[in-house]
Amino acid sequence: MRMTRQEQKESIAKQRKQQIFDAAVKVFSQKGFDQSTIPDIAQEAGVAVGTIYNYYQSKHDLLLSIIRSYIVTESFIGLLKQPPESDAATFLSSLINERLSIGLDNTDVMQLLMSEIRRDPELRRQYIEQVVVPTFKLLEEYLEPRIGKDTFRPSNIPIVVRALIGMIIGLSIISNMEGETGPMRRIPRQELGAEVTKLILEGIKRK
Amino acid sequence: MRMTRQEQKESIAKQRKQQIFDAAVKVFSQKGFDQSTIPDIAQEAGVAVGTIYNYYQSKHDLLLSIIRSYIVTESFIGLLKQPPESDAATFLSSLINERLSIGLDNTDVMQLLMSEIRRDPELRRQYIEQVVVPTFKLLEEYLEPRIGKDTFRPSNIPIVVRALIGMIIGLSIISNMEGETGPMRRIPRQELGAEVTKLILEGIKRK
Amino acid sequence: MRMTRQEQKESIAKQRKQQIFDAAVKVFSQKGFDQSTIPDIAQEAGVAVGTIYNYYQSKHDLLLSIIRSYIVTESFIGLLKQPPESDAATFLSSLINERLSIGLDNTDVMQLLMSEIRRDPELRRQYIEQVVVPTFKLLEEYLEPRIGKDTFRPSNIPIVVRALIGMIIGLSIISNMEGETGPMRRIPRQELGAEVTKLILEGIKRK
Amino acid sequence: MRMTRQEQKESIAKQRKQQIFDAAVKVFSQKGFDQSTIPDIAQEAGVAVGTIYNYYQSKHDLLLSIIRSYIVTESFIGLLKQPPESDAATFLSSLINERLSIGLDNTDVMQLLMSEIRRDPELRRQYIEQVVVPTFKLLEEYLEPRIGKDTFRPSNIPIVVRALIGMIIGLSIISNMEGETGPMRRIPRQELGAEVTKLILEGIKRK
DNA sequence: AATGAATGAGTCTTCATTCAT
DNA sequence: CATGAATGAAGACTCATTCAT
Repeated sequence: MRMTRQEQKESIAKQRKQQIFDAAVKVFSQKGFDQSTIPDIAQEAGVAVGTIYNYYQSKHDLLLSIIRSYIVTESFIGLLKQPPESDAATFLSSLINERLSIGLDNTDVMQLLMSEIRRDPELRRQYIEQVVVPTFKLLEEYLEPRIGKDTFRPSNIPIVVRALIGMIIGLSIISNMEGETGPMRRIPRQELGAEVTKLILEGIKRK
Repeated sequence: MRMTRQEQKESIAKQRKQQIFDAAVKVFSQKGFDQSTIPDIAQEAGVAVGTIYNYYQSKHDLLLSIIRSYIVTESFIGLLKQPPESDAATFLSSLINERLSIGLDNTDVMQLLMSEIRRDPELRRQYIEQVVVPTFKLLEEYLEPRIGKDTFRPSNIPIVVRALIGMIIGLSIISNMEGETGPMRRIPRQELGAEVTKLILEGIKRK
Repeated sequence: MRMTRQEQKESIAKQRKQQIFDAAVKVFSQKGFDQSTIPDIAQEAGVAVGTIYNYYQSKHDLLLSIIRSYIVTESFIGLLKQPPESDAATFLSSLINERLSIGLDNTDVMQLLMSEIRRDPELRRQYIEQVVVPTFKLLEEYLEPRIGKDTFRPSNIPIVVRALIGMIIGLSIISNMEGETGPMRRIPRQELGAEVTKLILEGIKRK
Repeated sequence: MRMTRQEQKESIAKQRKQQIFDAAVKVFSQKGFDQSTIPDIAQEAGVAVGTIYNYYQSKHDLLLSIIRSYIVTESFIGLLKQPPESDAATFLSSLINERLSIGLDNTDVMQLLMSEIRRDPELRRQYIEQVVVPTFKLLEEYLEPRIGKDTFRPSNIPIVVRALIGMIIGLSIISNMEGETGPMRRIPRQELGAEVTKLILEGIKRK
């Protein structure tokens, strides 16, 4: 099955754009946005400076593309999976595992995102609207009906939700800071998720 | 008791240096390091551009001063002076309250620090050596002997420690992101600390 | 009568070249040389960027082509073919009408030419040699023998000639500056020519 | 009489600004706006590139300053001298002499102005409003009451006015084009003015 | 001969740093 | 010591030109 000429071209263009995208992710993550130069990215991507501008309007546009793609990915993975009516432990466990995986596998981009979100109000608005609010809402709606019933003890839901998500964010930062040899990277991912889930569900106190 | 001429001079110099330091903290925190300019800082401090260079070698040196002072502050306050003989709930509660307060009151500087630490390996080494490792160590040493006894259930101590600290870091970030109107800022600090402590100690599951 | 294959090709090529030429005239006139880009011209001409370089060596070459063609056009039309035997009023009137028409219909190209001529000495030399000098000479030669006779009063011929041509140039510029709604465009062309001719011949003073 | 420290500084700053201004006039006039580079201007002014930006916001701002100053100058010289109730010949003569002087002494700036006005609509609006309209109005108001009386023969005033101003503009362009050796520069300014005035008043026809 | 993506030299502009006053 | 104008290196971005398809 052959591609038409047109399709070939588009395919190459897509590859090239991805190539630049990947290079930018790498460079931005390592040096931060401001410290990264377009020549840096061009070199990393193996293209000329001008070529980058054939695919992205500006350095800032390149940053936005990265962050947006990441936002979209996050939302998709996180939200399109509607909460199955599984039991509390399973649901929380899978949610924690999943978010933790995203966080740990993308520490660089995540921190890039956190940095840049701080100084671009529009980006922050978008991120909050598209990622933060839905995530919090999903969790709050899950916990709400189960509080006071058998499942969960009474608690301040918004705080608990933020503590849970915050823990995942913080773990990703610590993992990134400690690097390859830190304890977070040496533990099997599954075990890590289980431990964290257990902490959230049962706390550390002996019953 | 008068100051000698010499002492007066030094006192004024110290004030001036502090003045610039404070201005830099403010400006760096708001705009980030790269987006801040020396004229910005000079204006904020109410001095001339050239004056800054009488007290700091370079813009980067000014950043280092801030981060180092923050590192020193962090490593000496509260946590390390905590009498580890108090009972578990009290110890953890005060630790959480204190770190959370630091985090919430200094989100900007904290995030500045996180950003800059990422791209300066030497700074990262210092921070890890002087803040991260001692903090984790202290907590680990606190938990270790109490695990398996009455106080705490068996668990993976390094993970629990990182989850706890990570939670505090993450909560600061979320609080900063949601801004003045977010739930984190509307709850009394004390209540927030209590809720988080309870979460860590008992989890969310109904017993 | 058919064209040979060869002739067809050449005919197409000629068309293509003209197409690009026309587009360039339009774009250069509107935006000025420096502000015009090759992609602009390509789009206007409905061809690809690369195609332009099959017909013109460079952007500058394209500009030269336009200006040269304009110079050639100017030096061959009307004025130089005018039978200088007609009576003074007729001769001057037709000259003014014709030059004025050229000026008013091509203000953009004329001003493009004026701009570019200023910074390209070689071009200026050409223009002066091929257009300016012959025009002035023709007029001077026309006026010379009639001065002091019945037709014209004694006057400084070079100045008068330059004032006449200058007036036409200046009127074009003013017309262009005032735009569609200015007085110059609302008056019938013929009336305009008549008025100007009368001014030159008789001045504004009441006899 | 001494200057205060403050006054000295301001005086130096003014000089410096003028120095850059003059250099820009020279460079823009020679090469045109787009072909001139900031390093060109800096070199001509004998300052560093960055210094220019201490006095002007941008290259475009520098252009605007030049053009505006020229517009203001023109308006002042031309308009603040109210038309004295002198006789027609004297009035026209002085007006022509004056405008012609401005045109001939500033051919470079004038053509720069003409070029740039074409592509900056806002600038054009300003120029028309502040220079063109007042000038035309002044002349029209002068001619109006004298038409049909003894002084001037009936004519289309707007056209005559534009022809007169156009002639001056055109003469300045021709003078610039022909350069130092052209006839316009070799004739005493006074004689030139007289000849042009006579042409306007009496035309070239023998009575 | 037509195409248009790739190229990189050339510009404007910023801003950390210096230094004469 | 304080000042702030001058400096010029460095970086984002544009666009004429090339060349593989």
